[in-house]
Amino acid sequence: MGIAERKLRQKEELRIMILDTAWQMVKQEGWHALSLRKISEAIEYSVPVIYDHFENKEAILLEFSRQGFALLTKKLIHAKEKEENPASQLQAIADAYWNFAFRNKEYYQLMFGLGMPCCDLDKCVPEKGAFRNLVMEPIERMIKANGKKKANACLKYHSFWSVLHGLVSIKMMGSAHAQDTLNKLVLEDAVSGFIKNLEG
Amino acid sequence: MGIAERKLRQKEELRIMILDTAWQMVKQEGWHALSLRKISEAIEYSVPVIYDHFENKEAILLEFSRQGFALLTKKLIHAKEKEENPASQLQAIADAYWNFAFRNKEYYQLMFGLGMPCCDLDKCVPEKGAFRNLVMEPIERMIKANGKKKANACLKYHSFWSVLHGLVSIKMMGSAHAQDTLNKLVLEDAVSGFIKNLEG
DNA sequence: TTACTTTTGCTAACGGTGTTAGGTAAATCC
DNA sequence: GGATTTACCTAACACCGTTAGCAAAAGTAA
Repeated sequence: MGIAERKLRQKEELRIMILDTAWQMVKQEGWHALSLRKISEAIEYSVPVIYDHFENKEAILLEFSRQGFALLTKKLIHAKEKEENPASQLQAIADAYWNFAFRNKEYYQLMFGLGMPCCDLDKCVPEKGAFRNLVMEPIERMIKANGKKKANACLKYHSFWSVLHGLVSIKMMGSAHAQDTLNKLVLEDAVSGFIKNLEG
Repeated sequence: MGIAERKLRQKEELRIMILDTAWQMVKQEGWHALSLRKISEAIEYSVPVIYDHFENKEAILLEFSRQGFALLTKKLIHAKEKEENPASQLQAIADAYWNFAFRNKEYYQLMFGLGMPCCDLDKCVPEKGAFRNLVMEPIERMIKANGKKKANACLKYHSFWSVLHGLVSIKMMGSAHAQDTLNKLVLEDAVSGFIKNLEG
């Protein structure tokens, strides 16, 4: 009885069709523009059939998030394998991570819940400048005091902020169960590392 | 002729009423739950009056984003002023930044476009584990090789990932005009700093 | 006070969204 | 061939942001 199998195959095909269509939309117009009605039109089925394949809209986005993590992992493994000693491996992983993010912006945004009503931060929120000055001033003082001519304050400012924002936003996503004590330690460790690097 | 002034005052009052109501909603149910219709009901005015005070819904969120930056800046200035030498200042700023973020989650999410359809990353996406193992392995090797007993691999993993994510997401928000060359440099600088810190 | 003008705020609609209930017609099974 | 399951659709519900157009109130000037 190949009927059941054929049906399963057809169902799987439709599922893939939904995902392909949805992915095209996300790539072209961003994830907020994704709509079940537009998908249903593109696949030439009515809206409720989508619910036979995905519990809801979020489940479709989640599927992409999963795909994104799978792809990222693949890339990182590949990058790591090319190197032998751990320091180079970390460097390679970092590089691959960066490349993945900007070659697959849609994935990355989906994976980490980026992208919002707020447009460019720079243009809309002048207060950002005050923050920048605030952080840059002590950095510049340290650079001067330690006579590190080649150290770029602007660069260090970005680095400093990134560490902070990265820590915060990763903890915020991970939400509840992440141990509080650990996270404060991570902050201290990262910041003291940054400072040491700026001094020595 | 105090009439014009009274009207201005009343208009300002209504504006504040809108913001207060909206903020309450954001705090209670998150920024996605904010709706003009619910605001209008709460302030006991019809929906279109909101448009006399804000260009659209986004403008309301943007206002909060601005408030958030103002508050953050205030906190950081305060933290910085308490310290004298620049290293301590940076430490204090980092600490205040962290505290601000978690004492004002709603602000922070609004300011940096966090929060999305995706629920907990941990539960939904098992691929995260693979990533973790991947990064942690070379870190552990380095810790062993350098005989740094007190270095915590788990902690360092968090730190490493945070640096990466922070750099990426800040660059992604700032979008277009950020110089590419600078950003790659920031990555290199931050990662090499991390590695140096792990070695020495 | 009356007549005119501006402001204010409303109703109602437009075009969207995700989600679900309920029915019909086709496909499958006995 | 008749019964039953499955596939699929229509239509609705309950929302959403946004805008046009109108009525009533408030202010202005004679």
